Amino acid sequence: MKYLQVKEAVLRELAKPQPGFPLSENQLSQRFGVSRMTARRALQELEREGYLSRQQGKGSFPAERRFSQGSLRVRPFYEFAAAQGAVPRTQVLVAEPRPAPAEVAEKLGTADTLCVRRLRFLDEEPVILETRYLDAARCGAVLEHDLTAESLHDILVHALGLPLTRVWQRLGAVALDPEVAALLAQPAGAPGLRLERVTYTLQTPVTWVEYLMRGDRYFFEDTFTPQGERP
Amino acid sequence: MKYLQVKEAVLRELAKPQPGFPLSENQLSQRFGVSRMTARRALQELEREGYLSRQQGKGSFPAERRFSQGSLRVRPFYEFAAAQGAVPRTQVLVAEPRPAPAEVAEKLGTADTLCVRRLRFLDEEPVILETRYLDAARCGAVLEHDLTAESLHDILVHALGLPLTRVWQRLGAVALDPEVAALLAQPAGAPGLRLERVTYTLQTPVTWVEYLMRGDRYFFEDTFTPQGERP
DNA sequence: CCTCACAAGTTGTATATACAACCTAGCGTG
DNA sequence: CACGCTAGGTTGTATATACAACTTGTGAGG
Repeated sequence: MKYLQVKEAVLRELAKPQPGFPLSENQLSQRFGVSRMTARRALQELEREGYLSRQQGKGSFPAERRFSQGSLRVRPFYEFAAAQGAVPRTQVLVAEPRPAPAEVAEKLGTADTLCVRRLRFLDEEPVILETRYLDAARCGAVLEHDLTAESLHDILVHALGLPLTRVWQRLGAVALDPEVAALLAQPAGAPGLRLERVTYTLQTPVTWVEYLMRGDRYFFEDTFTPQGERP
Repeated sequence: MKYLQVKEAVLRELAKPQPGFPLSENQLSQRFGVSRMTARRALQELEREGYLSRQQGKGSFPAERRFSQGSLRVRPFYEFAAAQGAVPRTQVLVAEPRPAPAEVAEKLGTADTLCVRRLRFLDEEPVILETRYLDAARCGAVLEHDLTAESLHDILVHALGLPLTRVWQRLGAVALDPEVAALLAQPAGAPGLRLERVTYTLQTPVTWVEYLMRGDRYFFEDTFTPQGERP
């Protein structure tokens, strides 16, 4: 595993207070007695892991330390349920053609939509209220499927063959309004997480969805290692 | 760019209802008249992008579609400010040795801690209250730095030379209690985002931090493409 | 029938080579 | 002085080769 040894050497160099840069593939290959392709592989992996930045014609430099504070994975509901060791259930409240409200219609580019509203339980406790609008022209067949099944994602991608190429989403905290609070068995005004999401297939929006989650039951939890794993 | 052509061809194959698998590097190289190394590169990139799963001795297969619902990046405060086009400011409320409360001490493995509490403004509006405990044995020098500067991350990593190797974090929604609400200029009980985080250096926890964010001003927003970019 | 060994096919690692694309510094010429 | 171009260094792409490590099926031998 020569390329691993080169990687480690470069990492040690990187840790020095005054690293000697830029590095080059040829320089490394000579210093460690390996071929250029092997040195190249080491540098490429270090770039992918966020340690180096490489530029054609210039060389390899230490990456701007980004200090991205990490990321929070959004897990599918059934995965979340499994992690909690809880039994999931889905109740369909609405599944019918219904025009989207103005703000949603604007984001979808049409008001000719289907509406699906589902309440999701963990161990018979309501946790998430999902409200979704789908472009009727593209997703008409959705209503023929069993919406108590877990994944609407699956239906869209597999059954309808819509590649989901882009997602926009936004997460915030809100006070649950009385109607929603009642569905989630919470007092009006209780805090909740709100995740809004628009999914695109080939530049055109297909579905808008809002998840309202009970603040006392739903969390996003993650552990990760900044800038890729240490070798 | 032959490897890109091979990638596209494999992606088209992947989209068929009944794809012919497993693929192999030799097979592809013959079919497209390229070298094995070129076919190899195409398959490797498709694996990294989540389309394929490769196993030594067996071959390359379509990946289990994961449908990870994506991830929310947590941006450093000054980056968030820049994105909003707002002027950031930091006010230090507390910066002194202070023992951590029991729940925090348990997570840090010590109660010999420093406490830093900072209020962060966007355009002179309070948005985030940060409460942090640091292992005093490792971070004593922190108090000598200018804590109104933007990044405590930078201080820990650069000035103290602590590699941050692991992060655990959890995000939820809470009702702001009266004391916090007052600091954030919100009515008591208003909804807020709460991000709790423990950062490790080499398996041992170094700092615990809680961010309380105004629900009406702070969001996590992202766009991304599921399973890597389309070529 | 069972078991072991081997062969064939696969990916992983390493090397050598060639040329293309790109960047920069410096030199020459106008 | 200013401009352009060239030379040398860098990464990017592509190929050919060799062997190691792993998986699976098959066939020989007990």
